Amino acid sequence: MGRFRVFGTDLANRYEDGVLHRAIAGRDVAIRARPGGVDVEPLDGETRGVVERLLGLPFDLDAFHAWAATEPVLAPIAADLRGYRPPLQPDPFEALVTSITAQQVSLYAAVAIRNRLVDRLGERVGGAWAFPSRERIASATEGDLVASGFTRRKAEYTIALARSSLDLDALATLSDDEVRLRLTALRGIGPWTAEWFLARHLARPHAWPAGDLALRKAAASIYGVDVHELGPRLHPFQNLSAHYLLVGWLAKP
DNA sequence: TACCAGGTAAAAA
DNA sequence: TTTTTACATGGT
Repeated sequence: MGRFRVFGTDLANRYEDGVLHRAIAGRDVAIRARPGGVDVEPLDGETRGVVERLLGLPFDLDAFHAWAATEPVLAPIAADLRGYRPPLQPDPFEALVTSITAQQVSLYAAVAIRNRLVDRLGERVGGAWAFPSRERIASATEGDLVASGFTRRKAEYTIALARSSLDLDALATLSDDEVRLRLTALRGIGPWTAEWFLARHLARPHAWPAGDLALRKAAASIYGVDVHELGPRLHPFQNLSAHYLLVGWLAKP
C-alpha cells in the first residue's frame, strides 16, 4: 500500500487512513489491507479485474522467489520483501499519460502535476477520483494541461495520444517488441515510456527499463554493474527484479 | 538560491 | 550521424 503514496498522495489511487480508493466503472472501490489478506468493497465482476491488477496479482511471485533465491545479490532483498507485489496500472491510457508526466522530472513533481490534471479534468467518485478519460483529454486544449503544470510539449503529446487511432487495449495481444514499436511510433513516447508500459501495465516478465535513472542507480549501487549488463543476467524475471531492486534501493540507497 | 529529478524530440554541430 | 538544448515543476 505504501507504493501508492511514496511520492505523495495520488488522487486516482488515493491511499488514506489505511484504505486505498479507486474509481472503477463509476463506483468508489475501497481496498483495505489486513494481516492475511485484503478486504475489497464492492467486489464483483465489474471491479475484480481492476482490483487484481492494482494489487499485482498477475505476477507469478512463487516462481520469482524460487528463482531469486538462487541469485546471490538479489536473494536477500527478495527475502526481505517476500510477498511484495508491484501494483499494476489497470488502464493503458492512464499508464501512458502518467509516464509522460513523469518524464525527466522527479516523481514528487510528477504526482503533483498529475493530481492537478485529475482534479481539473477527472471526475470525483465518492472518496476517489476517476482519471480523465481518453475522450476527455481528446477534447481538452493544450492550455488545460499547461495549467496543470504540463510543459507545452507534453501537453501536445498527451492530446495527440488521446486523439490518435491506436487501439491501446489491443496492445495486450502483441509481443513485447511489437508493443515497443507501436508505442515509440507516437510522438512523446520513447523507449523509457514504452518499457514501463510493458512492465507496469502489461506485466511482461522480461520488461527491463534500462533507461530509467533510478533503476540505473539501483543497479550500480546494489550490483555494482551497468544496468544494460544486468538485464540479461536477471532473465527471465527482469520485470519483478527491477521492482524489487527499486524498492530495495529506495529503502537503502 | 541553485541544482537535480524514474526523458523526449527537435535543433545544431 | 552525434551532440546539445528546451521544457517547467517540486524537493533539497
